[in-house]
Amino acid sequence: MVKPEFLSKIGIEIPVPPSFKKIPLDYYLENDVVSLAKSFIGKVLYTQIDNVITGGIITETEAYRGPDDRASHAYENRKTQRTKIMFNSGGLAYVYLCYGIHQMFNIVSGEEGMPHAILIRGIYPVYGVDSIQARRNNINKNVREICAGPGTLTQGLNINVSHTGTSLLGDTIWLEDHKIHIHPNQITAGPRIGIDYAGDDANLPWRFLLNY
DNA sequence: CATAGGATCGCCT
DNA sequence: GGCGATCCTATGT
Repeated sequence: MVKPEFLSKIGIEIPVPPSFKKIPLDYYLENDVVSLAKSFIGKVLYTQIDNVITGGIITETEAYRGPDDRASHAYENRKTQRTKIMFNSGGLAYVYLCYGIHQMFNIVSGEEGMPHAILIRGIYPVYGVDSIQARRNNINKNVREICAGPGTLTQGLNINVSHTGTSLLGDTIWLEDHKIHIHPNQITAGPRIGIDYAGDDANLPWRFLLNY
């Protein structure tokens, strides 16, 4: 039983198998996407893809607040083939291709018509770690580094753009609350990454990071 | 139809 | 810390 330092601090051991008790739909309908993004820190994200279950504790998120956030794909309610999924009510996956290479996994949130999304930027693998590592080309890194980045976590969990629209209440991609206690001072808020084009909105402290 | 650029990563120095 | 990879999306003619 592996018990890394930070997991000891928060009182759990890996592996953390899925309970299949999914975070309920109501949770995703919250219109305050910034506090919702913060609340995802410490929740456990699982996928069951190609008959393999893998999962990890969410360690990093960013909020993208639909219409009034210049960094959002849906700024000024811009509705295109790519972004239309964001206008649904919360609880769906929005996955898009970035830099031609990386699949970025977002959680659509808010009520219908509010195009909010939360980018999941990092997880700490806690279930199916061998499979995760194999999908990451057996990269030789500490567990906490294997999926520390938005493109690397989708690779590790086998999420790709075809999962756009997948309901997070099904058995493909879902979140569970394992009651991992995160103290408020264990979360750092800061500016979001890679959005220099967003003007003043680039300075908003809407990135949340678990310190461990 | 043509074009620019991106919510990144890994490898190189 | 610098840079190339790689391709889809959005926008404009």
